[in-house]
Amino acid sequence: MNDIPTRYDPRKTEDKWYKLWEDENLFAAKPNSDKKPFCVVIPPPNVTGILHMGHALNNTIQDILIRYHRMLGDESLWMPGTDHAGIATQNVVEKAIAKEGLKRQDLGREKFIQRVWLWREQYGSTIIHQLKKLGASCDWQRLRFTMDEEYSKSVIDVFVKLYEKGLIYRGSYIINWCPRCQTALSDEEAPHHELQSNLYYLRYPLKDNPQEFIIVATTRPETMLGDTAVAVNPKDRRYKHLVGKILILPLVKREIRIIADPMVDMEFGTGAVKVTPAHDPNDYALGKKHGLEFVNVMHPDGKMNEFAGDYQDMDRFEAREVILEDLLEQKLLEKITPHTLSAGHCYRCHTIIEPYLSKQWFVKMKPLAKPAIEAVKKGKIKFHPDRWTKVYLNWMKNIQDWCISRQIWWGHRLPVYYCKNCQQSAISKQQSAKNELTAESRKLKAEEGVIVSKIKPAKCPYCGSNEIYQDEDVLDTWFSSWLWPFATFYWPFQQSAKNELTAESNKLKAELEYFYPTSVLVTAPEIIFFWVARMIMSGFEFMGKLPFKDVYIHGTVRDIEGKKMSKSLGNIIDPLEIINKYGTDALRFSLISITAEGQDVFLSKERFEQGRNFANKIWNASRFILMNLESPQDKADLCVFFKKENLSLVNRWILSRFYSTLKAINKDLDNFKFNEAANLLYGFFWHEFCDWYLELIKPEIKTKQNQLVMYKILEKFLRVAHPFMPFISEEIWHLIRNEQASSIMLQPWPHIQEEIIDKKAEIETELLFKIISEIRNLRIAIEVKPEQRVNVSLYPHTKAIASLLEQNSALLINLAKIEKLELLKKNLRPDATITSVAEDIDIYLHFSGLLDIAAEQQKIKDKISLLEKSLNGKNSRLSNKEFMKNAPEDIIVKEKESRDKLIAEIKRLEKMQNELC
RNA sequence: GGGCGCAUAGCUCAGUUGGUUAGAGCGCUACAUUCACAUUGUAGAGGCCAUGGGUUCAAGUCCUAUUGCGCCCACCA
Repeated sequence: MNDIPTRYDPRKTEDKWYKLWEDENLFAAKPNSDKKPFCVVIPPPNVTGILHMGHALNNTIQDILIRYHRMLGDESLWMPGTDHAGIATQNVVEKAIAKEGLKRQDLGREKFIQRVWLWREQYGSTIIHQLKKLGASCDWQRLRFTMDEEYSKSVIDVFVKLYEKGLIYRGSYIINWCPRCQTALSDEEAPHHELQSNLYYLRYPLKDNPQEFIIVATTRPETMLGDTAVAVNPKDRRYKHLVGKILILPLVKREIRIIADPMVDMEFGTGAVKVTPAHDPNDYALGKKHGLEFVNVMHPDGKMNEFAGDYQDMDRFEAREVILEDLLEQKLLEKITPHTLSAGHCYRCHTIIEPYLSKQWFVKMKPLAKPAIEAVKKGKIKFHPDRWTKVYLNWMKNIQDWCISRQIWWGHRLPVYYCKNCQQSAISKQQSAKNELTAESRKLKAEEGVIVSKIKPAKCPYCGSNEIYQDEDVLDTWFSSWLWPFATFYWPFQQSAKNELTAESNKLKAELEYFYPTSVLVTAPEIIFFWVARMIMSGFEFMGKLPFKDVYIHGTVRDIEGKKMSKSLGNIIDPLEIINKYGTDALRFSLISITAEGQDVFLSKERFEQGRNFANKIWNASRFILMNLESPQDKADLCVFFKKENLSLVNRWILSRFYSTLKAINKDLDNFKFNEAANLLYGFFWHEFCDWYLELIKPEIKTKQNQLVMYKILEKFLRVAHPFMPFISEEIWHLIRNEQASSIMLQPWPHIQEEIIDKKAEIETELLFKIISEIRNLRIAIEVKPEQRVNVSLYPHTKAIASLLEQNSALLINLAKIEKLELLKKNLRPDATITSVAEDIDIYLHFSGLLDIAAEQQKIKDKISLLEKSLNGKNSRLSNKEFMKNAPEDIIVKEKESRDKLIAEIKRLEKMQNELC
């Protein structure tokens, strides 16, 4: 045993065991008719990702669930993978080639994409290795990537299906445009943040009378170059006489009209609003309604374009400054007032979004949302904690169409083709229709030679031309992620020419049918709209079924000041650094033990010491047991060797405590209360098993019974600890098994042995603990040295307790360091003793020398007054007629019992006090 | 503008359907190092459960208002 060091070193165990698990393929799952499936849906991390604490928390929770269910005997599948993360990955690779002085345009689309794949080959598995470091027991042979050939087929198939169903359309709308990434973004990808800005009041002169102005307020003066009207509320008396008049737009000198629309808020600004239909969603609506001109004054990169006149090629914010200066010079700037506004920001690069008029592809969401709302309303899908249900439903009810086209290169290219010939004839027909939308031109406009097809068609189906080219855009990354629960099973399956599934496809389909719907999705709140809601919608649309039954939303990992961890703030705690310093088990345990359901997690590096210390405690307790273990005990069965009634009190106690704890842990794990389960495990092992049990049995550790029980508890504890701390549990598991044992992860989860739960033994043992603690207190009071033994007399007030003490005197002698223990037959205080009380037992500690009587009396007095306070409460309750009438019977009984106990204890203390005099 | 969360020990937080004297970890104090473990043990100090009002026999827990902090959503020029 000397070869086991006193310090647990995770570095010597963790990689070793992970490799073994992987080599032996222990994480694999396949359909098994004897078992019930359990499947978690992992949020596939970005291929550009590096492990942060959010991942660590998220994946630890999932791994606990998976390992727990695997041990419960469920066929447990964790399908791992990565997400191609269109914009993020493209940005990373663009940065990389920028170091070579290259832009993606220099390389061209094909070569650039080759570079991305190359990059992915080199760096894309970083996050996978890191997940392995974390102990994630994913079925790695199933590793998927959203750009895999098979997966891409699903994505394209879905696009075509939705288009054919009329749920995908193309149109010109104001969308969120990131001038830096130069692509459209969905609403979810453009979160709003508050900005300290100004409200600028501009004077627009009337054409008829240039001395007269209408004053408009705007936060974005640079867009005035694209103004095509000024709007006022029709009820606004201030402006009634001006409606219909012509204004001269300053700087550009364009003639624009004053229009009236109820949308205008009379209270805001001056009550007159400049209308820029091509640069603002509200103005766009006004423009449509009033048939205004749409003047786009910006290039896609945020610089002003040819319609901006003198300001062409200036950046939008630079143009703002210059325009303001020019207006000021022309005395057309009335005033500037401070104003907070909230503006959309690109979720990838944080650039301020430009509302931009452009032609994009959209998914109609309302029809998709319907079943997804129903399922959650009916409780078929449950959110944990429940409050997210409301957030989800609220968003779903107000869902907007989803802009899915992105003007980047890395991603699934739209399965959309255009026929040049048809497009041209559409244009000419439109022109001939002179902007009047006839029925025919409207139809042509819809078609415009658009062909949506899984593969590139050889000829145009409308006109037979072969001049066909593919849309340049790619799909939103989330348009592939939302298919994850079933696209990872290679849905839709390959069919033969006769529309029959091939043998291979049948096998795959059987897998999907076995594992789908999956069990749990574990994710962070910010992903609800991006991914969770959309997966629910796609599940119903394409599988006809919900994708998962439970959604567990964990909190956000923050630093100790409550700030989100981010690179820019420099407050990141790197999980890998923690793993190197303290070990994976320590990281996992610490994280879990502070993650209350759905609450944010506040972290500091020191938190991980708790996990490390716990691992070390487990290590040393196991060492101790191994040192004292006579022979392997694993074959022995408790029930065969000992009947319950033949077990000693402490053994009955610890077994009972183990199963009581296990019962609570099971309940917590089933209810997503991981922190409570972890803390129960911690408290049981450290304080009950180590602090009390092992100390209690030390003197008689070699008895057959003690050998067996301590072994059994350790062995079962390790199994329960395994989902939380997979590595150390595996390591010790192999140390305590002499044979070539199989992995602990394949062991069954201990089942509750109800008959072993023994509340009476728990109460009795805890009474003994109380006596020991009281004696220890007395020893400290008279400053007895720790190693010195003392004489103690006990007076039990009942026969039952007398026999309990008699039978367990050895324990008291041992842990309270007693020389001579005497059980008094009479209720008389022996001479030269100080006293204490533990429920029905009077405790006397003999001493030689002088006693500080005053101090003793004070101590007793304090105790009495504490007890009296609580007694008063009880008396007033019990004398309250309303309480007696309304409180349930068991509460009243309990109250009475504890009142009687208090009275007895106080009496005894008072007697002692008198005897002291 | 709408919605959500949080406020309990010096710090970070637990606290199930209301029911004995409100818990843990860290930190702090005292003592202990031939002892499986000082990454330890024993003992201890430390709480008007944010504030006001209400419901109830009984409130940290339920309702309501207020204050402070944090977050989410929204077409507030």
